Amino acid sequence: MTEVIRVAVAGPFTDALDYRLPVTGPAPVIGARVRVPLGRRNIVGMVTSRPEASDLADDRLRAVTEVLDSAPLLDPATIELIEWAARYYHHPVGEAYLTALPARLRRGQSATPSVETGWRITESGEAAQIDSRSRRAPRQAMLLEALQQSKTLTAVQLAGFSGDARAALKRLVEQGLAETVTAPDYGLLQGLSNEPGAVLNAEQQSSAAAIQPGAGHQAILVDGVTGSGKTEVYLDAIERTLALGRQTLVVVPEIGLTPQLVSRFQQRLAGRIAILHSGLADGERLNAWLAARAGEADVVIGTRSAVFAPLKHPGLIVIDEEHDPSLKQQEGFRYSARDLAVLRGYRLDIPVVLGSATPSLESLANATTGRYQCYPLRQRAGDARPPSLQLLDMRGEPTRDGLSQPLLDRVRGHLDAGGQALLFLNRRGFAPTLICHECGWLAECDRCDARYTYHRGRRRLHCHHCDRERPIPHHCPSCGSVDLRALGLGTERIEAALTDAFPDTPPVRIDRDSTRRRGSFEQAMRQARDGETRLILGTQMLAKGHHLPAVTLVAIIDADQGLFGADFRAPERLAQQIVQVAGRAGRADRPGEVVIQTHHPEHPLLQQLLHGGYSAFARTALAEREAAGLPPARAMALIRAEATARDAPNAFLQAAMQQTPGDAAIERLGPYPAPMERRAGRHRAQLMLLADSRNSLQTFLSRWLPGLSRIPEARQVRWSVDVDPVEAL
DNA sequence: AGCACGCCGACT
DNA sequence: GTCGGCGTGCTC
Repeated sequence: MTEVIRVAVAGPFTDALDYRLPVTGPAPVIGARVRVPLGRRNIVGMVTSRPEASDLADDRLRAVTEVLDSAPLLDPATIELIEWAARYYHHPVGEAYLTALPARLRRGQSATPSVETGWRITESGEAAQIDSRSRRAPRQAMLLEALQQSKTLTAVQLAGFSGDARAALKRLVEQGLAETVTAPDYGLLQGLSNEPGAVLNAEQQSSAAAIQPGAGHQAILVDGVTGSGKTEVYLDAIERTLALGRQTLVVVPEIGLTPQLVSRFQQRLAGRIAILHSGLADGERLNAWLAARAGEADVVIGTRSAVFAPLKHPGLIVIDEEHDPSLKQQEGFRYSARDLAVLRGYRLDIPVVLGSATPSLESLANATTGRYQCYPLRQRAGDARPPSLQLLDMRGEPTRDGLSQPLLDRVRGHLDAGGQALLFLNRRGFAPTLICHECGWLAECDRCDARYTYHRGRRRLHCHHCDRERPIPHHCPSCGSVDLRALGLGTERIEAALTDAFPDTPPVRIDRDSTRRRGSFEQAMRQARDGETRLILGTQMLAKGHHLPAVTLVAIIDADQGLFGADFRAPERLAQQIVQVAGRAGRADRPGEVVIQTHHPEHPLLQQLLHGGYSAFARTALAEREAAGLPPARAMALIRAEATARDAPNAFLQAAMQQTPGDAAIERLGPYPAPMERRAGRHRAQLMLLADSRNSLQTFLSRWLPGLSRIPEARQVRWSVDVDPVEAL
């Protein structure tokens, strides 16, 4: 009987592949990486199990060529999480493992952290006389003295000495007075703990007290309005977790992981902090990951994929801004870091804290059923009053570049009163459309069912869906007229209009275009925070997390685009955006004012928000989802298909629909064209599945999906599954 | 996903 | 006569 190991490798394999043990040397352990032959390649894989036997005939098994790790890289709990995620999201298991590993480990590089060289004094160094060498070798004398005092020197300390200290130390080492020592350097931030925790108010206290590190699993939703001090509650719980000698994993949206957040954690906590995000160099990322795994990091702050980071002593998981769509991966392995974090906390029997000022309807539903404990934080720090919301009825109102006179008057008023105004428009560029005034021709992308956005600064037309760019035509290609006009609003246009209207108060624009340069986002936010700029304008980049205490007026320039979105989540997104942006105002002693320009002031969503705030909106929205049989009331999955050939996606999905198991409890919709039917030259269609429970949906998918790749039409399309989609588009 | 094989068009 | 286009199929 051949001894078999199962190895997860990258590729379209639902399950891991079977291999024989390496010809020589010890057998690899579960959780270790190996190099295995696949076709004519030799690739890195992860040992996932040690089955009794293989389903495959002996002569089809190939042998592991190299064992890359002598000890497991991943512990059993992390392996189980990855395996569970691959099954739940119906994604090839090898890719799930790859997602969990830093790039260097994916490539088979060694799982060792950077090393720092230091120097230590020897016994003879202790005894050596300093005076005797101070004339001939003053630098050596100086270093010897330093070593006699502090016993060790690090490379960082060495940089503080003048001249070639390294060469002098080398001489000391040669004389046997010092020796080099190496230590792993995980690149961690040392918590300074030089800021006492803020005194918690009653609400914060009760939510913090509910979090009980060390007392088993619990899921706690901290539903805290902006400025209510959610972070203080996290920090309090993290401190107590630290005191138990356990680690905390903090998962944040990509944009939420800012230097300010990190520095706040560092100032406040005593432990060592590892940062895990996509902007890190491969080496830094590996170091941070290894530090989490080794238990060297007490707190691990990371974006989505950090949910898979192995932890030696897990004690607490925090998910900040749990409503944020970026916590769900939008391509390939479409996992939800939030949902996996909750599962992970359950499996590890540790608390999970979810925080948001605008909780997802999913989490609110879980709070209603009692799966999550819910702690509202309604009180704002320093007794700042909540901002007052007002609608500006735009019907019949003359506008100049989208800004109504009442809005301009408000802005003027706040500026005159020494306040700051923040204007929000979730559309970058100058205008979303370029139109010929003579014949009505529209500048349309030839690869997408979309119009080009006119970017005046870059002097280009840019398709935001496929990234295609082209120069601005001088005349209409249809009728030859030179009267081409920008139609609609973008941030660039608002910027120009503001510059005109308030020539003494130049605005700062914050969107993806204006912050392309590294550090420019931070710089713009700093300018805004310091009051250097008093007119701030931008897209949803503004809505995320940054404190702008001097802002007294927030204006939503166009609420209408979100009111009638195709996606059933569009209202939820709009409400979250409005509330998040509104949260920037009225944080200090001055009460904030929020105005929303709309042509639909009677719209129930806006009325709900106005009179009952986000929680009233959410209650209504939840009831509507319930009535419509949509998530979170029911479980959803999408099958997407795309191809360059117009009819291929539909043909495939049609065939897939035919093969659907006869389960009456599963509602099947489609195939129907995706809302933007053609994108980047590909035609897109989809199927929607709805079930009363995640379980029955899973059973259905598990029976159905494996057969789909055998459908002949499948070869003409790229298709994928999205379980719990956040964009049902 | 990668990497073969395989069967048809424009080149030394 | 070959070089190479991308359709088709397989990898434990």
